[in-house]
Amino acid sequence: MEKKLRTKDKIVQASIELFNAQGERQVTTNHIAAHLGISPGNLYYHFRNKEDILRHIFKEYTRLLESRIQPPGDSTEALDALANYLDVVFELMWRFHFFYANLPDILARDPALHKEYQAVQEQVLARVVRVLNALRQAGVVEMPEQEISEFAHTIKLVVTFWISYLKTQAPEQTIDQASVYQGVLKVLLLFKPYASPAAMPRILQLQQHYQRLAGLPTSMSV
Amino acid sequence: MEKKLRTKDKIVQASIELFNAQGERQVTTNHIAAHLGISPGNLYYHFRNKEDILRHIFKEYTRLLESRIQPPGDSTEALDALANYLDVVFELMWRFHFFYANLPDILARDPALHKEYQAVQEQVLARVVRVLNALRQAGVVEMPEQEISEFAHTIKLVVTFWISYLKTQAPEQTIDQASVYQGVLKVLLLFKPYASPAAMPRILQLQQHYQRLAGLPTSMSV
DNA sequence: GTCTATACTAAGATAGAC
DNA sequence: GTCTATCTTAGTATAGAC
Repeated sequence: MEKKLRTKDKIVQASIELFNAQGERQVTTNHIAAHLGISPGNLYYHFRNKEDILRHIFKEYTRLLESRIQPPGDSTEALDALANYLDVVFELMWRFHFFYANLPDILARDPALHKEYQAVQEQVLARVVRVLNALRQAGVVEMPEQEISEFAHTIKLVVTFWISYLKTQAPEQTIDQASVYQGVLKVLLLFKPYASPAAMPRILQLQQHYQRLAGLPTSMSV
Repeated sequence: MEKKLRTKDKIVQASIELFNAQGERQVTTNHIAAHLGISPGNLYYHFRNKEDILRHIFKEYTRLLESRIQPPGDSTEALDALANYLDVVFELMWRFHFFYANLPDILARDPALHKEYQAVQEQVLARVVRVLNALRQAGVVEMPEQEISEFAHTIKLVVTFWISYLKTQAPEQTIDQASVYQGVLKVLLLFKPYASPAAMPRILQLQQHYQRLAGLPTSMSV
């Protein structure tokens, strides 16, 4: 579909790759240019500075997020909406894990990006609240209505900082796709005490699905 | 008791102050020296580099943590042990909040510090597991035994990244003591679905206690 | 122990030729 | 659009006098 990327796009793609592999902080504009075999001057022709590149990457991330998430409020079943949310969020989290590995640092350096991030997060929070309300109305979870908003924040916190947590725990910063998907299991664990008996089988089924993605034996209890 | 601090100690104290106020990343060794009215050369006489200062600060943090936490396994009531844990952890989190505001970044820069951090965290995890087991045996929470370890990790994640979460959500990085204590309420929320009916009154009492510290109206539901 | 002065380095960024 | 060459800056760190 798009065989020859323009230099500008190549810079964005190479940056994502290098940031994920080595950490955003360790990768300089010179490294990116060298990796592509272009000059630093050329890179600065296409982007004003490193923050500019990061803003473009975030835009790409947002675009993917919005295109992948199911339109809200349609006829899909409540638990499927949850699974869709988890699938999309954790897949993108893996593809852009450098961003989550140092989120406060990256946002602190660029107020403009921070604002964009917050705008997106408001949408995400609203989405999570909608999914939770649907689960509640479908009788999948039993939870006081006033707690939903707070619970949504807790979920968002666990999701957002799962990768950071991994990095603080791991001896080396070896983040792989399987370890990222272990975060989904942590989120499901938050749901478990609220699950209605009738919904338990389906929740256990979801759990096994993600245990496979996380490279864990499915017999393992969570 | 210790009226005249040696220059070395003054550097540590000033660093904590400045790091908390402006963020660790923004404060340079020159800033620290200027703040104290000493020369950069003098600072480097006392510390090999900035990481060296951070390691001393972490040692101080560890010292306080260990001195404040109640000895495990004594006759104290299970919920009191939980309250003690929360009090100590969140008070120190406030006094050293710069550390939690950029944890993955700080640890990534200094493998030696990372190792020390991990050693301390193992102790903390063991402590949390012990508290949870006590709560379970006292009938305060009802939770399958195999879930305790995973639940302990979730608690640690929420605690550790509460400040980071605040910083990503807040328009500006205005972290105050009250907002830090709102993290305790998030942790209590994790407990609530597991609480036995008999223990609910005491948990609600704890909740009100921390709502006061968090500067929230105690009538508010959480 | 403390200062002044200075060197080093790495990263970010630009000018001007092609 | 791309290159080469170069500049700036800021942060880290050291040497040597006092």
